[in-house]
Amino acid sequence: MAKTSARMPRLEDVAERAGVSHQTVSRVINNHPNVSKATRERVEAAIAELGYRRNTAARSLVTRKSQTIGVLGSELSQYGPANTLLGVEHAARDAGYFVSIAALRAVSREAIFDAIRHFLDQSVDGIVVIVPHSETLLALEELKPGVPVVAVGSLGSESVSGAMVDQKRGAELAVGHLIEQGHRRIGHIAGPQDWIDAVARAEGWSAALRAAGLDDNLVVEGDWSAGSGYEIGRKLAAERTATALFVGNDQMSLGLLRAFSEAGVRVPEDVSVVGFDDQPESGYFTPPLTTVRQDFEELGRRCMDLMLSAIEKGDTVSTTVVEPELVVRGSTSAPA
Amino acid sequence: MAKTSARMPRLEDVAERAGVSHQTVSRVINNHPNVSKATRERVEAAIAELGYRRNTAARSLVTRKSQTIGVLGSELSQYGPANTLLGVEHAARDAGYFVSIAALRAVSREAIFDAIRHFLDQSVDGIVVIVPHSETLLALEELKPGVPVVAVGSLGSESVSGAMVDQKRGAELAVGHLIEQGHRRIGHIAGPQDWIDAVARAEGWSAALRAAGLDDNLVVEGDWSAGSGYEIGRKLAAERTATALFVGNDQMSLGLLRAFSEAGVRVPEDVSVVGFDDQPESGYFTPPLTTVRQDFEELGRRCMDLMLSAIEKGDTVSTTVVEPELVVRGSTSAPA
DNA sequence: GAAACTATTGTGAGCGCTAACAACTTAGTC
DNA sequence: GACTAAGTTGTTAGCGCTCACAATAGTTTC
Repeated sequence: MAKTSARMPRLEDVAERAGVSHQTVSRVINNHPNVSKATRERVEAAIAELGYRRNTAARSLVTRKSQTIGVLGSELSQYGPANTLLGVEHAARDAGYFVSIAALRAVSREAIFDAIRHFLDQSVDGIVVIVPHSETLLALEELKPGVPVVAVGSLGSESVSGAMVDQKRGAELAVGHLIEQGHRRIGHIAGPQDWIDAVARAEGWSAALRAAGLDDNLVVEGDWSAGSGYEIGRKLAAERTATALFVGNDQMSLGLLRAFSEAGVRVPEDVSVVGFDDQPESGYFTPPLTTVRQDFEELGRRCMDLMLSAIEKGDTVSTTVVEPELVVRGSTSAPA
Repeated sequence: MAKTSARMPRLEDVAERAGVSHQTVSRVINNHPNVSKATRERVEAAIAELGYRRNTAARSLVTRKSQTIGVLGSELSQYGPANTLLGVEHAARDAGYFVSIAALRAVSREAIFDAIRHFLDQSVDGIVVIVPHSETLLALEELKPGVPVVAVGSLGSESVSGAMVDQKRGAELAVGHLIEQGHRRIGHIAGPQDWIDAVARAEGWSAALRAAGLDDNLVVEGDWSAGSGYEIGRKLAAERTATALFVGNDQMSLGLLRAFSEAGVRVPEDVSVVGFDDQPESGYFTPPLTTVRQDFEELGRRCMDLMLSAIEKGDTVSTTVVEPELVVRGSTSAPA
């Protein structure tokens, strides 16, 4: 594949072949308007014949742009973040951008600063942040990298654009469904409260209950993992305070289901369970999980829309919200 | 964060401040041996004072290296590939490399070529490929990008290095465990046979059975998804030909478990089940899944080791193999 | 038909860095 | 003490591209 013996052709070589100046070739490449049709065609032919490809380093050196988007993420192997990343990557590559990633091992101010510096060294044109901790937003606010920043999973801030799935709405859908089924004591297994999404879901749960005149005092906090769902499930199986549970994500739901199964608590006959995310496996839990679907790919795409209009049109900070969707399966029914 | 009003400092600025030539500063940055200790310290002080950072584009323009590793992947949101990616990213960043990604929407020669071109445009120093289809290796073999290539999940080929978890060995561990428990009719639910791993696992299964003098005629092919595991499970529940099943991955196992549960087939009492991967959730299936653990992070790290020695020491094509590990949980027992 | 535009093309400089070489210092050798 | 070797520093020339500007050709206007 090219790059073999002979030097890669450069602008000058194309120019010579087409009988024009290097600057004219540059104009053709960059779609400048003032190039005659005949010349453009001649240049394009020369480009094709020589297999010319623009040298990004040289371009980057002079323009101080790199056609690269940096994606900063943590928990990148989890279903949600991984799919958001994919959405961003696809949208970015379609728009002709490279995608550089930095995965945070631990979320700390220092680690975030490091990663941002890493990106700035690379002269990225923009940074997408998939770090769902509230702390992150503060760090970004303080840092002001000098390039557009889009935070996925938050509404952003004064200096940072945001793209998010409406978590609160999702929680309301879930709780609304349980209320409709006739449940009155609806508990919540929350995610870690330093996660923006976890807080929003808890708020949505609470808001929906209060709007219906119900109590919102049954909350336990997990850590997103199936293991924590299992531990909590064992306790709840013993107590039996609620007839329905809204769980912060599908993985905790899995652990919960397992604990209930061990303890002889039947789902949905004894307790209804609703999850959040709709991972591909959730339809095959025992029983299949009623849950709230988030379209992460769409989220990633929206995120790049924001980014591109910030980079290319110089748009300022803005926000986009993706609607979640309730998926009803076998883990919910009317209370006994 | 820097990059504000005033121009970023460059080599020349540091040189002036330290009272040396720009070339001496360059030597300090690149750790050339022949710089006196006093000068080096003076230069380092100047670098710190000015907050100097090397311009990668300029460096890249002259060296034709970019300190960037391209990672080409498909199915990047799946547990295995996602974690391999993380392993590669960590190892790469630790070694001072940037990581650029390209996610394939569909695996085709043309898409692979496109992605490789995309990376070459960026002058990547090496390409890591996480595309577990046999076809991919052929495309790479044909392409010869001109930079080192490491294929994850294969033994590589003449021109491509390989880093893999020993799939065949993993299958043998799984099947060995079932045989030890006393099973004699052990079926296999294979992954799609255009995946290298799927083939290797099937071979391991087959080899272990034949070594024990048992039949290897009970195979069905799924597509890795929980859905396909479910469909297959429904059929197998009706037929009841095997007393134990070695399933190609954990997701299909989940679907299988679900189908068995619906059909009243008890696991492990009626049928034992072993999965592959050991995803974080697998210990919370009903019942908890016996499975084969793959250390994807380690795999990613090994992969970067190969890459770095190819780039820096000019090592030729080689191979590394990571050992899998059997994790015994509740889904296996002696046959009735 | 000269002035005043507009569309098209070319020229020169320089982005910030490294590689190759030149030059100077200091020490080591006989 | 002249001659070499080794260590240290400086000088020059690009890498391939875009930007600002200059130059030319073609078109309109009164």
